[in-house]
Amino acid sequence: MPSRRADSVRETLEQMIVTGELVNGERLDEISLSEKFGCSRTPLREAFQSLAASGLLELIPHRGAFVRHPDLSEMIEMFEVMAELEAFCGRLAARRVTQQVLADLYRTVIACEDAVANNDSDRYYAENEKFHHLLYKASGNQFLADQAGQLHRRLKPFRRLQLRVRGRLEQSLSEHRAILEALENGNADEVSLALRAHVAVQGGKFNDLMASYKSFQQNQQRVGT
Amino acid sequence: MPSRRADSVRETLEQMIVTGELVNGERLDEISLSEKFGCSRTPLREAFQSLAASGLLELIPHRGAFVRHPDLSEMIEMFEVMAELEAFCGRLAARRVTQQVLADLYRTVIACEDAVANNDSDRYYAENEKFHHLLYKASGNQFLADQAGQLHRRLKPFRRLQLRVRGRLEQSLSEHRAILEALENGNADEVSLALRAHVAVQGGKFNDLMASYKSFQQNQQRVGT
DNA sequence: GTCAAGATTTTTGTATACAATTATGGAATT
DNA sequence: AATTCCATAATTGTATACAAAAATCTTGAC
Repeated sequence: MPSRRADSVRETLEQMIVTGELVNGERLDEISLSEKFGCSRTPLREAFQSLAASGLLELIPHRGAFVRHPDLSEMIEMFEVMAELEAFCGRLAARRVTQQVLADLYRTVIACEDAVANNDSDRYYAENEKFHHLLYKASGNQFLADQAGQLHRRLKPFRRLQLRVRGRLEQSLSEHRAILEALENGNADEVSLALRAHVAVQGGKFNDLMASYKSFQQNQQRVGT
Repeated sequence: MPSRRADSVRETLEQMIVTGELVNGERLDEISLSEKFGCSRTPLREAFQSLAASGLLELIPHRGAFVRHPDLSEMIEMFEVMAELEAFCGRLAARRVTQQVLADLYRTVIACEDAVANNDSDRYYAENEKFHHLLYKASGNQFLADQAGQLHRRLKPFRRLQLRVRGRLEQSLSEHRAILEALENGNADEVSLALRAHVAVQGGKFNDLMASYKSFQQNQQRVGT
């Protein structure tokens, strides 16, 4: 692995945790990791502090840094909060969104349609992400947008797996359309409800998510050992 | 200042930032701070990383660590999110709260009554904090409770100043009573609405909060220079 | 063979030394 | 006088050395 400077140590580690390359509960050895990164322990330990504050690591004094993945119930809790944050973003956006942003949102829906037509889940994923980030920002509350963005990033691996479920792309797309329409009509309640339903883990989606989660865990085992 | 170990360096710095002892925009000099704390730069810099991840510091490469206080509009944004998180906690708690926790909540209301009677705002503040943390936990969503707790802590200095406003203690107390009653009745909508109104910055509270904020800033000037 | 106590090794936590970068101040130029 | 450039100083970033704590291994008793 190439030599990296401090800022990217954090990013790289975060990536390794989030993708499951680093298994849950694994202790991060400072010496071997610093050799891998081609740096000393100092920048590594600083990255640990940052990641611990974000909840991705648990630091136990005199014991070390341990990878902390959400278990199934915690992941559901996180989706529960995500749904509420997005619903709130939507409620605010219904009042505050501009024509410009509505046009941007519309563009992502078009792009998503194209991605679905070509069964290109990677492209769909990218445009889906754009859609949601535009919405966060459209709330007009920067703090809320940041919080939503952070949680969104933490849920990334699970959401991505979920989109692989058959028919999910089409369903997601039609939900985006409904959300956008409600936004155009300025119907705050409808936007809020549609977004909560879009994000929330409920009904059949629960099983999909559980399957995604297990798949994620298996992937961990394969890569991590 | 006495010599401190790493964990408490973070806590002490957080306290110094949150109380306004460290002024907004102030650069934290690693050398003088390490002398003040009786430690080397290493544990200090690790604390910086942790605080930056929580949004209390901004780290600019090769420039230093700068204290980052919310400005008035950001603070209002934070209260807006806090209100929504608490409302959600309440909605969930209405379904999930136990008799045990209801009894604990009732105790804090009694204690708050006592504090109001004695005009003891410190005591009121402590019991108020208990009330809210019990509620977060009663949501049955640990992740949500943690998020709410974190934001609650960041808003601490502003909330505390607000309680000094005449009549605010009594008003807050009666709102607690209403929230508890709605919880006992299992009325999720009512709990949610009451909590959102309790926390939100709206109507006359906006002016109170703005006054609090200015008072906080003045306090900063006095201590910091 | 099992367990316990102590020595040894390993690992984390902290201090310091050095490197890289930025800020500062003064001289030279216009 | 203002400005630019360069030398110097100050500060951050990183590596390494040392201290403290925990984990491991060895040895001995039962």
